[in-house]
This record gives sequence, C-alpha cells and structure tokens, in this order.
Amino acid sequence: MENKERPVDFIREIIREDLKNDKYDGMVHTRFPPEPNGYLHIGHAKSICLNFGIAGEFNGLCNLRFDDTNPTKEEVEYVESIKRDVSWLGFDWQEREYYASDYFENLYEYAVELIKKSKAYVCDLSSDEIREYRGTLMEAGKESPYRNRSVEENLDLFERMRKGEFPDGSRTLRAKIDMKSGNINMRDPVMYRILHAEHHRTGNKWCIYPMYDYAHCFSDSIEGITHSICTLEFEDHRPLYDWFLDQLGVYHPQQIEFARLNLSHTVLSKRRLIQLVQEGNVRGWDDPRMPTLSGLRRRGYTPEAIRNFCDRIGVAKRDSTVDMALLEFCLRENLNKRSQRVMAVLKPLKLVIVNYPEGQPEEQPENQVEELDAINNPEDPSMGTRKIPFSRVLYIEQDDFREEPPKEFFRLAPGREVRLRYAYFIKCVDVIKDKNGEIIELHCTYDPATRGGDSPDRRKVKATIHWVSASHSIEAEARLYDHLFAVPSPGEDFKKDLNPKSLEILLSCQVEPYLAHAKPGDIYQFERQGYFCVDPDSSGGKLVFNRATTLRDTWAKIEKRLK
RNA sequence: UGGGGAGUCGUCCAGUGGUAGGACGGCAGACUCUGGAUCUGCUUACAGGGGUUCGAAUCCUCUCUCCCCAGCCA
Repeated sequence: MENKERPVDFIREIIREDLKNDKYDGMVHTRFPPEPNGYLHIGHAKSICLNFGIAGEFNGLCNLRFDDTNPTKEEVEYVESIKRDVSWLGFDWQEREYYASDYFENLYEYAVELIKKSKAYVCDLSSDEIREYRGTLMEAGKESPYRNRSVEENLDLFERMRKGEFPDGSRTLRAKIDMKSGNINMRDPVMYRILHAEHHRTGNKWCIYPMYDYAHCFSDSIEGITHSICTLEFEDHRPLYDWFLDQLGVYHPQQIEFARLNLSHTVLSKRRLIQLVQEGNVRGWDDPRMPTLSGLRRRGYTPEAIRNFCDRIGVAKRDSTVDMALLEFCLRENLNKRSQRVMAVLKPLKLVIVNYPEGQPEEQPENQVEELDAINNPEDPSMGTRKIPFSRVLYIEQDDFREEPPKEFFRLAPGREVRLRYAYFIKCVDVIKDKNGEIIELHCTYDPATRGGDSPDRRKVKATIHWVSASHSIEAEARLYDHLFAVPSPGEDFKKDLNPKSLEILLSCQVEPYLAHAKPGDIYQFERQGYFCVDPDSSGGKLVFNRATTLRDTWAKIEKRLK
C-alpha cells in the first residue's frame, strides 16, 4: 500500500493536530462499531478501511465492537458474517472483539448515577405520548408530567424496571435535558426501554436495553477510544454524545462525522438490501449482484481491489455518489496484474480446419492433436506458460464471426484471415447453415507456417481470436452480471428500477482443459472477455463461473455507436 | 417558519490569499499475438450577488440550492 504524497483527508488532519497538541497522550484508538443486524456492504468497507487504516497509519489500535443493544433485530449469524468479512478485507482486531452488551452492567450503574444527579428520570408516558410531548421540528416540546419525580422514586422505579416488574413499553428512563431545544435529540431522549426479549449474548439476563445514544458514547469512553468516527446523520447527535459524558465527567472521546458512501446503480441501505433478499429479487446476501462484501467476494472482487477503491474515493463531508465504474476499474487494475489467463468460449460456434491432417484413424479416432504454448500472464512472466491442445475441430466465439462485417469489424469473415491465439493464422473458406439459415459451422484453412501465431513473411492480420479444441474442451456454465439497477440512482420506489437483465446465464460454454481442477473462489481472466470467478455452485465436475467484470471493450463501444 | 451540515470538471477527491490539479469516465491517437494491458493528447468545474485586497475557490456579507433530524432503530 504505497502512500505517495496523497492529500490527507480532514479526519487525518484533525488527528495530526491532536497528536501535535498531545491531546490524548499521543494515542490514536478507533473502532468499527457495526450493529449485527445485517451483512456488511461496500459502504461499511469505507468505514472499516478508514478506522483500521487510521489506526495502522498512526501506530494506534482499532477495535471491532458490535453495537448490540437491540435484541429484537440482532443475530449471531450476522456477528459471524461481519467477522468473516472484516478479516477477509484484510484487517485484524486481534483480541479486541467487544460488544456493547458487555457493558450493560456498567451502563446500568452510569444510569443510576445520572438519576442521583437528577439528570435522568423514569417516565410513564406511552410511546405515542412521548411523541406528542416531543413537539415538532418547528414547535418546542413540553415537559413530561413525570419529569420531576424524586431521586428516590426514580431509583426505585428504575431498579424495578430492571427486575422485570413492568411490561414492555410501559416506562422508559429518560435524560433530563431540554424539551425546548431546537435539536430534537436533546428533548429528554430515551435512555432505556423495557424489552422482554432474548438477547443473542446476554440471553434473558436483561429486560431493559440502552438506546444507541446512551450506549455508544459510554462504550467509546470505556474502551478509551480517541476518535469516534461515524457518518453524517449522527452530526446532531454529537451534543448528546458530549452531554452524557460530561454529566459524569468520564473520559471523553471526540466524535467526528464523514459522508457515507453512495454507489451508482445499486442501493446501500440495510433496509433495502434486506428487502431484496427477503423478496427474492436476488438469491441471497451473497448474490454476486449484491454490493455486500459477501456478494462481491463471490462475484470475484478481491480485498485489494476494495481497499484500493476505498482509498481512491477519499473522505469528506459532502453527500456524493461514486460511479460504479471506479469500483470496476479498481478490480480490473488488480486482476490484470495477478490473474491467470485462459481461453474460454462463451457462445460456441463450431469451426473445422479443412486442410488440417486428420491423423491415423486406428490410433486417433478423432483428429491429429498438437500441443501449443500459451502464456499464463503477460503482466507477470514468473507465472510461466502452459500447453493447450489444438486439433481439427474447434469452437470459436459466435461474436467473432460476421458474415457481412461492418468496416470497423476486424474479426473473422468470409475470405478473411485472422489469428487463432497462440496457434495459427486461419482463413474462412465456407459458411455452413442449417435450413433456417442459421450459421452452424465455419470451414477454414490454416497456414502451417504460422504455427505459434507468428507469420514468417511478416504478414499481418487485424485480429486475434480465442478458441478451444472441441474434443478437449470442458463444458461450463457462465453467469454474466450487469448492474443490479438500470438507473444510476434508484428512486424512492427503488424496486421498479431493478435491471431486468442483471443476470444472463450461459449453460454451454466451452473452456480449455487447463480449468479442469479449478476451485471455487479461483479467479481467471477469460482472454478478451473478462474476469471470471469459480462459483461454489460448481460441483460434480460441472464448473460454474461468475463474471466479475468485463475487460474494457473497445469493440463493444463501436458496435453500440453503429446501432 | 426550528436545529445541524454541505455546495470545485459528467463523477469522486485536492487546492486553506498568488497561473484551479489528480483519479475515474468520455473522446482522439500510438503500440500490441487479448479491439486487453501500456503510453500520449484533448475535453469540461470554483452555486449566485455584493464587498475586503495589488490579487479571492480560499476572508466578510447577503441570497439560492441540496442533505439530515420529530424510533421506546442504529
């Protein structure tokens, strides 16, 4: 991870300043605080890279803390997936795996102290009444009739809340701040609610649970966090964050807010993602079309590509939507350097080399076969070469032949010569069609002098196309993905913006035999086409590939323009 | 009409009183056994009006636009 005098973002600037002023004894301690109520997505990756990245750069630490204060929404399945995703991304929280629920006892004691200081009270208003009393954005709220209970009564009531003497929703513990504040968060916010629900870690030990604003600041404080980095929508919670800490005079981290990531052609809100999963618009949280980390991983995205992306998008305070093209660029950039090249024909068209020797029928019932050398990765010679079988009957890509080619089309056409990658120059001499007029086979001649792909007479061809030997290739399935949404910014009614063509399945692709032992998760470049990742659905010798992304495709652009 | 934020190329990010720059995208070209990769060039931006100043994207001021907040969610 090179860090060439890249401009520093405003958060790192604040931290540098704090370090200079010795604000936290030279310490930098951040945290990534997900709520385990869903899977992590690329937006979380931005936050993970920020928090862990800063800790790494400033010789500090970053905790993984599960913000699990709402037992009705949280599950261990999510805890597990979050841990898997964070470490897959390449970050290590060491032994610092914390849970807000670990602090329930401390939090309770802090609440008792606030009651004793007359800074909190038990309120008997119903949730509807609380809303009424809260006022609106324009009008001040009014004080709860329970606001001035005695300390003793509050202490007694709060203890009985904990003991389970009251039903859900009957009472809350509220902070006593200011019902007339322009900041609605300061209008006596609820600190604790009664919830007789089983918590994924504390079981039935508690029936009162702290609210985010109350739990988060103290959790940060307990862990000795220096910089509590969160997203913009918490900006007007900061006065409350500060208020709680100040009332008790405990260690006080500083909250800093940045703009969350928005990505074009997708959605990044847990509510919407969970809806897509539950309503079957995708095949699950890890559907390769999903912007979740598990989806991106299955699709073929690498941690390096995602980290690089997070690095490039920067950190600022203005709302923005990053173009999906940048994410794709980061993937190509990474995969170009590291991926094994291979030839695979997605939409096969049979091609017979009519002047190629047929071999001895008794020993080789099919054709003569020869082995040709192919480079595994032109970007990395250390990856070596491999042998690929060549014979009389091949498959090429349907798109690589045009009976009536436009001027800009360089590939195979009647009478035209092209190169078969790493093999020979061939010339199309005949086009075979079925009774419907569909092209079913091409007859070509080859030039034996061009073996390996070079012509001794320096004659040029305008195109090189990929191919596989029909009798050696392996049948495979390919899943081609496009944007999940057809528009850059899905609207309020986002499901109507879903891209109906986000998935195209090709069942009879032919791939070179080198792929016989490919394993789920392996990523290859199918030459001239894109990067493909072996899907876990591959089984029983049947390979399934996910197209992570296409190669840049100049011809596709020209073709689009021609239409 | 309350409170909190934000406005710089199509997109994202820099620039913090001294010629507005980078990346992605787009366009054009070079090169090429991937129409890939690589390389080169081009394109386009300081929300608006007033001020301060020799000089303003940067400072002051007024206006406009956009985002967030009325969960016993986080």
